[in-house]
Amino acid sequence: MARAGLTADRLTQAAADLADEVGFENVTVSALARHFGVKDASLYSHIRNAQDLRVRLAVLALAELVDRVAESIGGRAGKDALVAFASAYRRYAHEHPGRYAAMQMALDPDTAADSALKHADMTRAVLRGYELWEPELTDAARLVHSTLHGFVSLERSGAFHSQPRGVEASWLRALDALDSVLRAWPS
Amino acid sequence: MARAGLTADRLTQAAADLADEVGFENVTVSALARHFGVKDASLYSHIRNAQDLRVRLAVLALAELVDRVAESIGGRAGKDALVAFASAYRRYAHEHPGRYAAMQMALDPDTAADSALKHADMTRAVLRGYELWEPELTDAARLVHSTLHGFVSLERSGAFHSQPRGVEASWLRALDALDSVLRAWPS
DNA sequence: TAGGCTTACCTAGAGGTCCTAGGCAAATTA
DNA sequence: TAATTTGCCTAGGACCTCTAGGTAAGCCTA
Repeated sequence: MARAGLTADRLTQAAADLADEVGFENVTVSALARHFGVKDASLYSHIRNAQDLRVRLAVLALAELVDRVAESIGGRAGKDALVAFASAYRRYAHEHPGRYAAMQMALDPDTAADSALKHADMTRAVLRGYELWEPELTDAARLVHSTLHGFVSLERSGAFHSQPRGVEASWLRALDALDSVLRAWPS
Repeated sequence: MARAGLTADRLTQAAADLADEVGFENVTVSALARHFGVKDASLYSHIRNAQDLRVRLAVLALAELVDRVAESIGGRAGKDALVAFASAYRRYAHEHPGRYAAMQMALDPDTAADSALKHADMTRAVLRGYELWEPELTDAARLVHSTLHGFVSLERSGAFHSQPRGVEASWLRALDALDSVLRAWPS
């Protein structure tokens, strides 16, 4: 019988698409095997176990996000760069909810090291226009990252639905606030 | 044979403790039944299904968090209130990682309505010292909530580990930044 | 305090997911 | 073409979810 041509990368890609379709928590080895028309056991030649699959998915998503965001920043600086960064970040989360959920997994330091460094570099690039130096630069980067992740995450979990105020307006205000606090960073 | 005296509330409490011990994703009907020394099927007289159990757990955690935070604010106002609020929020997340994880579940609006309103009221109470009015008050509340949740969530997932800068210092800086942006809210 | 009612908990079992061990056959290399 | 590698298989055990239907513990009433 013909082989399906599975590889760890193809499995991870398919798992990512599956996550966006049915939710990260519903990405199972069985569902993935069904998608390729093979038996569950066949996947264990390519991935160590279900957790390994999820970690690969998280790493894929982190890399994708960094690429998208880095591209959208382009040559911008200051608030332009901040808004481009934030918009790309939020758009990725909305277009790829399953991938975004995967990114929130706690990864062990070794696995995450590469992505985390790229992510940190990227955030630093955005802040280049704001005249910040270490260690305040790290503090500011963490604040920006926290605000974006927090907003997007709460937005997706429905925490903002209880108020009539439009979410888009609050988002723009949050970016204004971030910009002003970065310009006048208390030192 | 003696009865275990199960009720939905006792199950939810035990599930919350279990979540803090072994992680929210490992809270299963089976594990909970083992904890009470009964068979899995017995729990289904008290809860509809596993998802129902998780939702009850999330609602419990939300209510607990609101209580803790409200108490810690006491009669404070302005930055004192903000710091008390933020510290209580973060402490709860650290002391109750399983409960905190449960809170991040997307709840349908009806289920979450009560908790969400209390949560919103509480955030508004913190902002009382800052001379903010609707609709900016909602924008500010969402920003504060986003920043706190984002920081705590990233901290727990290890996203800050790649930098040598102490997390505590960044946290204090974030609170300074929030305070200053609330005092000079761009209107 | 004996009867009946409610319900807490049970057994049995079906279906799903995760994963290992061991086997065969397709693809690759010598 | 023979030897090796490896992709996918069957079989099966362990655990989780949930339903149907039964037994007995505890409560209420007479």
